Amino acid sequence: MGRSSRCEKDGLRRGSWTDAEDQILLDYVREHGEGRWEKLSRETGLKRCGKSCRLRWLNYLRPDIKRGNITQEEEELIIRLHKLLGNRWSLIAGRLPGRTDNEIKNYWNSILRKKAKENQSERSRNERKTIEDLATEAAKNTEAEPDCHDGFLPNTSDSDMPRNFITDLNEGQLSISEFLHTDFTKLCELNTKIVDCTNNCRNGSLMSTPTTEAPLHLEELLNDWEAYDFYLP
DNA sequence: AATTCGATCAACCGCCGCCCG
DNA sequence: GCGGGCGGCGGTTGATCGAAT
Repeated sequence: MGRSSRCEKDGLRRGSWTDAEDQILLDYVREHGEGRWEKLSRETGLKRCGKSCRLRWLNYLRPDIKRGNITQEEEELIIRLHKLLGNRWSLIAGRLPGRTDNEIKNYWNSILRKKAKENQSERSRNERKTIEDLATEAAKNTEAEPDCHDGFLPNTSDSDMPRNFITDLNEGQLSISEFLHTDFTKLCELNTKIVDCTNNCRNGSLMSTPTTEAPLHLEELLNDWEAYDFYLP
């Protein structure tokens, strides 16, 4: 790694951690707890910058950490959460006990991104086929008017393809920040109101006047993720 | 057996926000 | 209100390892 850094300038070590360094870090955290990484670095004599200590602890030494063997269930959850949250790895990791943001980020970049791409092209093929089928159908039925309110997309019915998103603009609904901090492992305990803003949120902006409101079970939501499009600011 | 190549993952970087003096 | 220090985050790099040639 050819880049120079503040740590390097201060004469601190970089690169792989040794067993002895790990032990020093472990001992200190056991005694003093997590946090205050710069102080840890100074007091233990570890020639590592605070950030490096924090990273080593969080991604490797933490006792509750799971390493490797990401299960099918975890993988599906990562995909769904990524669809909702984007590259907010720490939030995604927060939903997967024992997994770190770094591990999930690496897993996504090396494995899931490819899968997602493949799925995307598969979906594109299917969508293209559907459009062609619809066009053929429309050509057959010259009486039928195309149902395009704004000339942008066909207006599908709510039951066919609800376009929902979560808003915190209305009292009593789950806020985005609350939702992001929800414990997804306990979904069955939660109910929230999903605001249906059919056809009004294509540009990704929040709506203050939802067209309808319907309580929706979060578990149902995540299990049937493909049915929903979420737009977050 | 030697070399190349791609996948994986630990570690680093810069940026940003928060806190405190 | 301001500035510095610190911690957290996402993006990126580079070492390593195994499979393919």
